[in-house]
Amino acid sequence: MSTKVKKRTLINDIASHLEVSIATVSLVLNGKAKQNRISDAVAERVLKYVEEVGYKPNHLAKSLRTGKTNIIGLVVEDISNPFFATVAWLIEKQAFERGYRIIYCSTDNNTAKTKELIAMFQEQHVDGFIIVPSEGIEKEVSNILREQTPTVLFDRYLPGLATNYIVVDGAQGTYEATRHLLEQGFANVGFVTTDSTQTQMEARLHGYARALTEQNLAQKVKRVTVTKDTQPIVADIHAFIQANPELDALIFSTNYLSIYGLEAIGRLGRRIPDDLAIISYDDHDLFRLYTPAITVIAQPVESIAKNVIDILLHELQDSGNQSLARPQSVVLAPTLIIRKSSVRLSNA
Amino acid sequence: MSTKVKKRTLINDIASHLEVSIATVSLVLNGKAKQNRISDAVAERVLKYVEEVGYKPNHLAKSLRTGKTNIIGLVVEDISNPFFATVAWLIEKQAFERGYRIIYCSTDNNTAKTKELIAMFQEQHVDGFIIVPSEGIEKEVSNILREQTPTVLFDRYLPGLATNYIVVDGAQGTYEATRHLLEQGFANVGFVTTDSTQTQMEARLHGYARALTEQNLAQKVKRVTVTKDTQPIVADIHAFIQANPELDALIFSTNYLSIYGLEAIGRLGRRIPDDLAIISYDDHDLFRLYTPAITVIAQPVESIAKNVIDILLHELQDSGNQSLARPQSVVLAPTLIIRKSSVRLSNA
DNA sequence: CTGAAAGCGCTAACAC
DNA sequence: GTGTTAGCGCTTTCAG
Repeated sequence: MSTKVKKRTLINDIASHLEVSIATVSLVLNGKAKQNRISDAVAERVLKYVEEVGYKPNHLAKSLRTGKTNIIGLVVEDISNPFFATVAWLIEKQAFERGYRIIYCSTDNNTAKTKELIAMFQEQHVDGFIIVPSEGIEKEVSNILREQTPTVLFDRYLPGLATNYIVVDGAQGTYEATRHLLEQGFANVGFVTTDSTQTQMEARLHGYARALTEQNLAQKVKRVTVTKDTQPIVADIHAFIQANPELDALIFSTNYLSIYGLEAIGRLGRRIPDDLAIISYDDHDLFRLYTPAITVIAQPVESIAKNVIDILLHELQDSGNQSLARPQSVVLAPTLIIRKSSVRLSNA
Repeated sequence: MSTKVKKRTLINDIASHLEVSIATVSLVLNGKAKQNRISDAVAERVLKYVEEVGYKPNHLAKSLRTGKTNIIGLVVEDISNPFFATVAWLIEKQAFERGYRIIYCSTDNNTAKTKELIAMFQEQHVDGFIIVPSEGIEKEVSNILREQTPTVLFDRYLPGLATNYIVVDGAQGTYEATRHLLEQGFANVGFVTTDSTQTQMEARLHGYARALTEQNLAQKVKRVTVTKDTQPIVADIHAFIQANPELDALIFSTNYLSIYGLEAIGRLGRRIPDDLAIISYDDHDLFRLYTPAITVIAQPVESIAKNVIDILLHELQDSGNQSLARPQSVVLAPTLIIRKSSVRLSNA
């Protein structure tokens, strides 16, 4: 009848069973046996018994005591976007190996939600932050910084703020992409981007603009308003293409815009690349698999993840030193992966 | 010079500033002012000051004391899959409104990883679990149950285990889909699924099989091995279609298989639905947007999320009651959304 | 109506 | 080498 609730083993139980003090157990468990001159014999006994009963220290108590949670808060734009999903996954893996856990959330690029998430993570006492900043969160981020919580931004940065950040040189990517299209003989290259003024989007636009300006060519830029509902986006791109029949190539500034773009192009019955060449910023399974395969400006996801976690863990390890050092910023190069969608058939 | 670290406000600071005891503050903050006959005047003063200085109780200390973290662990197969992403998002939203936070992780349908994640969540002392179980984790789940942690499974269940679960009647979905294809005059309907023996996959296969058996028609089933690398999957489906030229319709048991399938079909130059009709289990942006739009068996994501969170929160509220009650199981109906990909042109 | 005080489980001085 | 003990910040009983 008695619904016996299996009680967790406590450090106390270990100590009394082994007839040592709880301090001994704690010290052994935290690898401080040596420096406290605890006999190897005792240390071993402790470890063995702990293993045997599967004792796990209570994280909450430990964190309350030490002030460290070993948890990192990861705030991305949209975890279901393959780019962020991949980076998050890589970060998680590396952090895990070094004893940190990641908890993540999507902001949907919504300022209010981002603020909420940051507040929530602060309440959870995360040791550090990795943030893909949405617009207007300068204040929150500088608050975090003021409280000395190690933080790294990626994908874009906040211009007014001295923070660590890892970004990709989007301007270089779109510049190369545009040049590639021109070299292939496409003369009217358009650019489809979002209405965001975030650094990464602006950079991508600038690369395109520079390549055209260099050749004294006119720009054709479409800024799409991104909404939860996808139909208007497709319609918008559809209208843009229809209104500019002279366009023979199009660069999309982000993977989801390309997907909507492909749909719009399909509806218009334009053939890729014969009627319209296509390049997307960001790689995606679909772009590899599509017929024709889509040329992309690929971001170095492994490198982004590695840099992010390295800088963050470095600060985490240091904390205490007045190593407020100087914030680090890393700019990585993207890679143009040329596939069928941007190559003149006559050249193929 | 002195790098002043902004110290968090503590309940102590509040109490001493207001010249009341910390108990009073705590009681007011936890809405227990009334039942402890604290004067409205005092309660108001406390609330006002708390608001003013932006005091947030330390979660860790609170949890350590109360034994509740107000955190729910959500373990899904792949958070970047739109189906899970949507359900997770809906669950998160509802949980948030009721004072619970969600932390989530992807298992990639990998048993070892699932076990690790469950262990990690247990260490974090989550109050409850929502799990999309991968194969072979019966033991871990029954451990959770034994420790009386409220748990709800969804998408599939573990046959041997008496747990709460929410699933969709996949058999009904594929049965209806198959019938629809037959009614449209497609006579050779194939089925592409994974090599998984999980309940949801088996059910989907059975619905298809039943519809064909009823008509004395032969089944053509392809079981694809799902790997991280997507190319072999596409090749596999490609080979299947090529090896069975008589097929005039295909049902895919899950959204990503359909995507690979579309690619394979594209490579083969088959036209949809003229040469081959298509129905996918699971809806997806892409299926709505594709040309032709893809007929799908859509799962009621809102309803799944609502049921999951309702059952879980109910148990969470109750905990203490010997309301081990009887585990609840809910089976929801999917909806066949007919689009162009499964409709005979002559009928259109 | 309010305050004192006993812990939640763990860590890490510090004393022996 | 090992044990004692003072908290980390909060909740909640119980005495006033």
